[in-house]
Amino acid sequence: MAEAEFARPIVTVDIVLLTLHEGRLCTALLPRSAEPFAGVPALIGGYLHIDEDADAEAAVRRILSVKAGLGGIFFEQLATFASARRDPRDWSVSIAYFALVPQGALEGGTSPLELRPAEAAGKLPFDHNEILKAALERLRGKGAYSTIPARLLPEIFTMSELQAIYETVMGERLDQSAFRRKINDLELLEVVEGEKRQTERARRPTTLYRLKTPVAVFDRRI
Amino acid sequence: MAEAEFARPIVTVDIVLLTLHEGRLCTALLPRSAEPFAGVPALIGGYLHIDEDADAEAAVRRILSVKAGLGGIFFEQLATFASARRDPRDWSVSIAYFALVPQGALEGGTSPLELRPAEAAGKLPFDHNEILKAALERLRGKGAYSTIPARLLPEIFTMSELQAIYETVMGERLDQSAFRRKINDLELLEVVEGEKRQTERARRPTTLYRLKTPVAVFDRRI
DNA sequence: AAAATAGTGTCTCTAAGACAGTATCGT
DNA sequence: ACGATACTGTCTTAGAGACACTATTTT
Repeated sequence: MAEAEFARPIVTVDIVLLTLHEGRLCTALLPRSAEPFAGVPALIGGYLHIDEDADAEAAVRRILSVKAGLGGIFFEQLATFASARRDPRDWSVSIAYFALVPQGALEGGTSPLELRPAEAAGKLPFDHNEILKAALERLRGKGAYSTIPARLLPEIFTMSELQAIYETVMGERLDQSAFRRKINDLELLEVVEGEKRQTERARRPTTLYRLKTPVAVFDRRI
Repeated sequence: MAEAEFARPIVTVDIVLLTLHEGRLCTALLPRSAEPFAGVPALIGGYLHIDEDADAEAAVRRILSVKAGLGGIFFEQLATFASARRDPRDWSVSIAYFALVPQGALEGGTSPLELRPAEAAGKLPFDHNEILKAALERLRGKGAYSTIPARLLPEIFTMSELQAIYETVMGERLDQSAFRRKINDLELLEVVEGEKRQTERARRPTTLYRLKTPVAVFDRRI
């Protein structure tokens, strides 16, 4: 071929794992197992294994499974960060993903994951602060036009819980009446038989819902 | 380090260059200079040069300049296509970009670029059809909420030209009155002194406009 | 005056926001 | 009955679509 083979950069996959913890949107970080920045909490990531991973999504699944013990999680490609400066080892490409796990799914067990408020995650190694920022922007931006935020809830949820999730993600209060109207108009949910009673205080039982499709994107703004 | 060095994949950059030609949205293709698929028209792309490119955007600028003779063009990262199967040579990562060039900017000269209707570009090598499809979806999706389609026009344009561009991009007719109202409400444009007279037939002269900012994203739908 | 495109006014309808009101439970 | 949350109804307003109308030029 006319064009010779060129030196290849490092290629990794990094995952911004977001969840809800104590009512706040949080990122899961993992202490790095190797240099550089060994021991420092960072985004969940790892090398692409070209002999093992069929594609980048397979690498994401492998890394989530091996490093965080997680499976069956919603994730989506975010963007790719590629430059000579982002990694002290070499020219480096990070294919970044963002993933959402239901509230409480990370609690219990002896997971090495550390949860930090997404807005105040502190200084992270590499360009991970920038990647985190991009993930939050994506969630905010796409959140208003899709059911992606619902992926932060368990499969079955109440309308109030759904509203609370959107409020947390968007960072603004929403009117209850308008919210329900929109959700109903868009026909995103189906009713689950059975009722939920809040445990905390006495009150009226609530209808339970489930998403009709894993993720729906629409034209109207929530 | 605990994690050994891993074999690295090929990393390339591919650019979906879109422009308007004879009233249709077209992609610019370039015959491949090397195997595989030597001579076959494909997306404009090339290896990342880690000794030369500071980051992926620098690679895009270099490739657009060297292979297509273009500079100062609008482009934006699209997505990354990474798998073991997409390139017969090896496990391969393509960081894909989409770029818009003003109508007519490619005409004249002896450019090796071939323009094909974006909707009917024919069979392309690798997964380039899939990349092209993603670029069109992005342009359609983001187009309705941003001034990105205006990047298919020269710097100075008329309201009618702008409307025609949005109509072509979105693939639907827009009401003239509503269009002007929205564009004015959003305060995206500034008036350029001087008038344009259509050359073709006698008619009223037109106000000329220019974008206030290179790209504006808004909340309303055009 | 006619042709042609530029640009405006207005009516209707849908959806959003605000907010008050009603419903159904436990205690 | 009261507290608490679930859920509904209605008023007002902003923006979208449809469409008719006016404006300014060359021929």
